[in-house]
Amino acid sequence: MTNPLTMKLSSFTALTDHDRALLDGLVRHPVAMRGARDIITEGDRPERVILLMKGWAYRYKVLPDGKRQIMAYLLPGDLCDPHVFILRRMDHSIGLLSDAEVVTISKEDILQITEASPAIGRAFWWSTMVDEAVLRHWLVNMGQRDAFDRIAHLFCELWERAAHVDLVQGGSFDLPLTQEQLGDTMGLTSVHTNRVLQRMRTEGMIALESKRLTILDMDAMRRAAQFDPDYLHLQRVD
Amino acid sequence: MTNPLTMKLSSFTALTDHDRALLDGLVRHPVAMRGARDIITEGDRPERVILLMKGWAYRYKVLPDGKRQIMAYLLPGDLCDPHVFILRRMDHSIGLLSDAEVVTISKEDILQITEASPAIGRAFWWSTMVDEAVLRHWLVNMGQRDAFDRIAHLFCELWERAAHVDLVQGGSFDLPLTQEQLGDTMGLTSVHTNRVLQRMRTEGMIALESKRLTILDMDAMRRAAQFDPDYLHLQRVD
DNA sequence: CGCTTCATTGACCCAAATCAATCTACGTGG
DNA sequence: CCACGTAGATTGATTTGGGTCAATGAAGCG
Repeated sequence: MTNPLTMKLSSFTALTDHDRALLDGLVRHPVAMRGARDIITEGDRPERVILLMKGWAYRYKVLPDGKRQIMAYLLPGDLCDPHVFILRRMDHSIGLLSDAEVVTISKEDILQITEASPAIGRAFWWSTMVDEAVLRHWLVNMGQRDAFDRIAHLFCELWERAAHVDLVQGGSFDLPLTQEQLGDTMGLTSVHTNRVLQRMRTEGMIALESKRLTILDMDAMRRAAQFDPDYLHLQRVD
Repeated sequence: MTNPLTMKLSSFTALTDHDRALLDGLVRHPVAMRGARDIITEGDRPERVILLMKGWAYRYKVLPDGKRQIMAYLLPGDLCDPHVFILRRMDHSIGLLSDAEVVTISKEDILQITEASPAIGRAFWWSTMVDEAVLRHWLVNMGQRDAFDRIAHLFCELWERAAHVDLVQGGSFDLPLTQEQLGDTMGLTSVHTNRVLQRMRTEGMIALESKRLTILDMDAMRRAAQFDPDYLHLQRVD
């Protein structure tokens, strides 16, 4: 019954039992949170890092003119804001998409543990590199694919990640997003997002109802997205 | 006469003289490289990390259908591919944009030095977090701004970064990019990129000739881009 | 000097935005 | 249990930023 952070970091680099015990020691006192609300707001100077244990969260930025860009989705095991170490103040916000459970860890504890174990320090570093790789793929997605293929790519990614943390059951998973949020993720309006989803339905690629997504034709989906899951680094890479 | 890597890492976290000496020890035998060629190609499995000492490089990915997305520009002091630690094989390429000078460092040396000094390990981690922050801003740029504002934002960023490594002289700096590369950075065609540049010229915002960019009206530029340089973390954040 | 890459400009087209209704599901108060 | 209010989903009509296609200039270079 390891905690999801330890599991995630172990997948990046070999950790000793002692390392794992140290990590487990950080993850205490989970707190349940209700509904859809911000857990960190742009401008904050958090003293603790938030680890998501259950539920979905998303990272987003709102521009002065009100436009919003969603930059990441966070699943159990993800650290919401390791950036507290380098950001004077948060330059974006993080909100919950569902009921959730979180653990907070003080900056000092993180620094201390990386001091005590270079392997853990490395694992954190590598985890950040994976996040960066994901962002690079999102950038490619935004820059070079049309609306349909873009959404297909996101669906493939979320599917893989959800499956990795056992959130896919019976060929479908909860996707607690409105079409407006989906649009803000892909740089599209909600109207156009809706039309793309309609087309995916018509073409028999997906079923999506009451926030639950089924990918009916994964081949077609991956083909449209030119999807290759390697960049997610969900497998052990020893 | 510190090397640019040591300078960069020192700007993220306090390093002891001993740490600096260790880092300086890594940076030996610079190699001059000519012209515009790839230094790492998608599919490679590099054993050494490349540190850019002089010149410009760029990170890019080519899709099966030939579309290209440029994902980053690299300046002196930047590590081209710390990702070798997590990527089985490179999932993108890196090319030079100018004559350059590079130093290569073996993976083992990097691991060893982070083992020997947690502060250096942390500095590498933080450097990766800064790269990630930059990518997040690129994503916002692509998703929410129109062509004009997008290019304005890129120009602001490159200006800041070039200035930081003393590449801005007399109010202008070398920008060794073709309009096609600029377009592939912003998800635009070279034709449309050209029209945007023409407009910036007409409006007296820039002068751009023989690959040298002058920003004539920095206020207008920053306003269009809604530019806030904080995310680049070019100042010491102790 | 001839080649080739890059920049520029015009004419036309299309994917996605915008504007504007509806329609639907769901939570709330009475 | 029902009326109502509201957020979200849907659909149609229209506009537009940026793409596509095609030609012509300019500039760097062996």
